Amino acid sequence: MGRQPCCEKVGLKKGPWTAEEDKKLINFMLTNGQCCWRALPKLAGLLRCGKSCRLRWTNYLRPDLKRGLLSEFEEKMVIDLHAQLGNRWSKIASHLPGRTDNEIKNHWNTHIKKKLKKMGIDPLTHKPLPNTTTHDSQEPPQEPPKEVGKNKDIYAFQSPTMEVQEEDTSPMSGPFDDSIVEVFNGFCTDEVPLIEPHEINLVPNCSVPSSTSSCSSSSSSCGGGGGGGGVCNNIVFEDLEFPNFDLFNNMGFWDDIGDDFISSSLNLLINGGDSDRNASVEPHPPAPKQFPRMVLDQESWKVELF
DNA sequence: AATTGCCACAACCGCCGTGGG
DNA sequence: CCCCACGGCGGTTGTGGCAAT
Repeated sequence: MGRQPCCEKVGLKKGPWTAEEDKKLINFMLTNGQCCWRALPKLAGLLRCGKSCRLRWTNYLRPDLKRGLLSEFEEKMVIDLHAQLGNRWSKIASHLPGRTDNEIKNHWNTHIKKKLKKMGIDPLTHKPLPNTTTHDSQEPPQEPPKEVGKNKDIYAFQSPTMEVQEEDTSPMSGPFDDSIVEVFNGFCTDEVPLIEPHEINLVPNCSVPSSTSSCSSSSSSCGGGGGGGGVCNNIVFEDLEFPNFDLFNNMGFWDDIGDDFISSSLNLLINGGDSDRNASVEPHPPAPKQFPRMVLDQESWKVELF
């Protein structure tokens, strides 16, 4: 017997997601909300395992994600939190709204680790590295404090004084005060280009295999799907309902937003930010290897969050 | 201009915790 | 209490882009 694999390995697609797949996933999430990940691929007409869908959504497609490099402040927080929590990226991420554990983990491995080493700090222990003579850099390691277990003041910045409780530190109720929230509200300079909502139009997924009983569970919004050979022209999201999309509802993202706005923003997700290059966006560019990194300015999504 | 090496990041893999039957 | 399915997490890998040669 044994446990059934989370997904049938056969016939499942792997590797980078295409724009088409992203559309399907976004459409499904918008119409059905987050439901059983295992069943999602079938319902959404995706040849992916549920796990892959979940990851794609949480790490990349979720509209509340902040994109772009971590700001200096966020970086400092990551370091501080890492000193207290270790490699518990999800916990760390929970303190950084709009950031994912994967993103933080990658950033840590590629940027912060090096930075710390350069500063003469062991990124694992947050203690000063043993005095190596191999300091290649011009800048000598900073004098590490004597007390390094708690790494307060160990870095060249003033980190937010925070003690991380093991449990129940929800993202926004954490140790941060308003001033910090304010920082979050802003974006680092290298952040994404702003896209005007009107630049976008959304083409939902319609290529759900007609064979599947897609979306049978609910929505009529998939109704057009598959019908008559999979050609699906510009059914816009105004026609879609957004039931049970708790994520958005809870965050207040969709309050007071017209459906046009939603459509626009979603299309930004789907088509990327180069809509001006591609004024009349052809939904299916010739064989996109990978959907270009979707960059989304928070402004596009945020509606009176604060 | 072509090739090679490095870097950054998206995605995958496997394990673990949890809840339901 | 046990088994199983599921979701989540952290580590690792694969791949595309860029810089150096």
